[in-house]
Amino acid sequence: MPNPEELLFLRNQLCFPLYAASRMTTKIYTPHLQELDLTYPQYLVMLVLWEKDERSVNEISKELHLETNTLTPLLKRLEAKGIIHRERSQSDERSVKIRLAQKGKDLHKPALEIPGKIWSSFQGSEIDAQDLKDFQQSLFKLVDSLEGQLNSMK
Amino acid sequence: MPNPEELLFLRNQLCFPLYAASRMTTKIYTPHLQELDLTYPQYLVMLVLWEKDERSVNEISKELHLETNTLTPLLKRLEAKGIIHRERSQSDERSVKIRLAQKGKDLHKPALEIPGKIWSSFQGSEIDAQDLKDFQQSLFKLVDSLEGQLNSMK
DNA sequence: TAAGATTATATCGTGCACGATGCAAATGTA
DNA sequence: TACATTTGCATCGTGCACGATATAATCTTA
Repeated sequence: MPNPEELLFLRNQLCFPLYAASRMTTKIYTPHLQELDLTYPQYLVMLVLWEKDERSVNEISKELHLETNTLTPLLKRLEAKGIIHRERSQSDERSVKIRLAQKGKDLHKPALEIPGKIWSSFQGSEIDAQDLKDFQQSLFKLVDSLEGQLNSMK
Repeated sequence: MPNPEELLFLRNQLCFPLYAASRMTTKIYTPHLQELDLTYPQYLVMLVLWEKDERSVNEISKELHLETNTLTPLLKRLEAKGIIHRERSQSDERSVKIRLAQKGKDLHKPALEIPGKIWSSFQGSEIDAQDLKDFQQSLFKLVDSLEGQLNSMK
């Protein structure tokens, strides 16, 4: 534990490098995503749909931990680009089903190239494959823990 | 390495849990920061100023990896709340010096309580102190690596 | 089955975050 | 000293992200 007077120093925070790394990662993805005409959050939605098509807004919200008031306009922009379809469910009129349009399905193939491109940009840095794998495990554990904390807050 | 068809699955991404954890962490901080009338990015700026007062916009930008076009309106809001002062440097008229106002200095004491509050919310989760310490080290290493990649991009 | 609670989505307002651009002060160079 | 370049900050437009709130559909239950 740091000294009391160093408690609030930037280098002793966990939240700050998390925040910075997240923004910096988005920046690294951006040029690759621009070739697909996707923003980073839009890309995450596409990952969810490529994995399993035909989802409700609610399902996507739970999977990505994004509120529906964030997703609704984002999904409308994807619809405007002709990448997805949005239609009210017949069985439950409250629910809106999201479906990949052909253009959205076509984006899957070029998207498969992205992980490799990101990966290669780590070559030459001090971080190796095993580091990243362990780190990813820790991150998913952290997300689970944070989800528990957030659920117990409301 | 995952199968080619699983390459884009959410659980095989590094960027997604980073992104999710960052947003969730902000959410966990928010109620504590509301007591100080600060947003999360405003809190980061305050951390920087509490550590060392009297900084130019440029210095804060470098420290937090935030662009000046993000900081300028944020700093104006902090100024409007009477938490900081903004004034052009006499020696270099292009530079704007940021200085803590008394109200900003007064916020340091209650802010010292925040790390403990965040810490205690991790009690009961599967993550222990050493895990978090190691994880923090990895995060700072990642930030360094990402900074290198971003610098070599422009 | 009608009233009340819950659920799924949407709207609105605020605050980032960033690229593109502008501008004035400072610096470099012939 | 003239002039181009760089630097530090600011403005503008777009797209999240979220809390508060609204609305309509569905479910519960007296």
